[in-house]
Amino acid sequence: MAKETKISMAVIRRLPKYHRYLGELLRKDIDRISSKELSERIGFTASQIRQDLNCFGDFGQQGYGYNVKDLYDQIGKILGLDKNYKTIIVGAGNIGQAVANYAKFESLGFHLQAIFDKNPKLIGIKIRDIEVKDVDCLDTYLKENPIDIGIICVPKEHAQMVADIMIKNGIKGIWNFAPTDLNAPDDVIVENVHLSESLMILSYRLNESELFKE
Amino acid sequence: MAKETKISMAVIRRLPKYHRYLGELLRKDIDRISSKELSERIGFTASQIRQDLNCFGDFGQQGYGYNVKDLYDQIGKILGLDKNYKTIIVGAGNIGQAVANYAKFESLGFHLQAIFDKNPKLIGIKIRDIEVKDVDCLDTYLKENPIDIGIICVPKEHAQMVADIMIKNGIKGIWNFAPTDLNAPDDVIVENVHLSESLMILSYRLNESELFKE
DNA sequence: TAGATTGTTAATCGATTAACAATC
DNA sequence: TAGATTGTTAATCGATTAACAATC
Repeated sequence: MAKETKISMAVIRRLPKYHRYLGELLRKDIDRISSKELSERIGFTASQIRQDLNCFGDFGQQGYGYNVKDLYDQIGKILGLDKNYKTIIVGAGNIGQAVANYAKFESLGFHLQAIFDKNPKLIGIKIRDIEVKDVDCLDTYLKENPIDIGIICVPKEHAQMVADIMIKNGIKGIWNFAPTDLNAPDDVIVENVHLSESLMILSYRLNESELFKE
Repeated sequence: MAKETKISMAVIRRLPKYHRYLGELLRKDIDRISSKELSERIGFTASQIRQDLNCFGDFGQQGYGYNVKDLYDQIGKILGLDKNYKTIIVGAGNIGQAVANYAKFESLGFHLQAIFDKNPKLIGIKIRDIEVKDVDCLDTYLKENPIDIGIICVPKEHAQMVADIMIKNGIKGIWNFAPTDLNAPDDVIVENVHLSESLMILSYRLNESELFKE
């Protein structure tokens, strides 16, 4: 199925959007779609859609288009959504709790195993039936329980330290909400969610367009 | 200061990172930096850094480099961080509360004026001394209180409806946390934070690298 | 002045769009 | 079969990198 050439990040970033739109079509009981129709809904050019999908295989059929269910499943597979991942959250503050309670999370195959914090007020409380553990136990916990993905929701000052413990214990991916860049070896994937960067871009665009006058 | 040509999105997306790294240098009392040194820290090429900065003006000095404080301030200004924005949050669930409590928020000039929800259990509670109002009052509230930025933290089913009320009442920017694309006229800036897309990209990269074996 | 480093132009690389033959 | 639409190649467009003259 997969072709040999390396897929560009530009393509990868569009995959979740394809997945989301195809999911919507599926719920609307639409069972086939052409690149042209999809283009009109999703806002990419039809040419780009065909080009993107062809990175991964021949999913379409000339004269017909794409089967929605098939394509949805294929893209889900490409994204690794057919797998299950054991995850932990470190940092049970606002963002940590929001992520823990984020419903879609489980349905995508990410299974929350444990939550850690260093605040005594948070240690022991339950979030989604999971008791918050002392972060001092993180290292020991990881040694006993292999975890795939670590989610970092601690302040930036402690983020690298937490990452180091995760990396040392064989974590494969880090979802980082701390507003800092983490050092990690090439075989550990780091994906950042930098909220303040997103907010700054909103602010920039607001001013650029001269819509905003104080 | 500003040049005439339209700045590409690729450049804009890098601005917050420049701002962050320059802020760190500033805190370390480093007062000058060359594109080469910055390149080593930030991970962009020196050439790209000079190219990027030159979109906005001549901030550097041949033979010297860039003044950290000056450049930090200039980029802050370009990003519109010297302004103040009146904001509201609609949706006081986990993400809404996390955003409301997000400390950096205020320091960047985003001032939270009100929070809305439709859940009777949430209406009336206080978050950061702000009482959660009934979302039914949103339209009236906006008519009486001009707001610059609306933050949408409601489920995707209600996101467009909330956006429409905001747009009708002259909101200029929307920071959208709902996992859906919003329809908005060109003069309303929409910036999305799609957490599940970020998670899917992590998942993709994990599988691509073949690091993940179930 | 000599050395350093920018600003900027030109060269390269990569991503998007257009076009169309292949084929269902 | 005729019409539709893909897969794919070629053309265009844009972004990044390299090079170097300008200049502090």
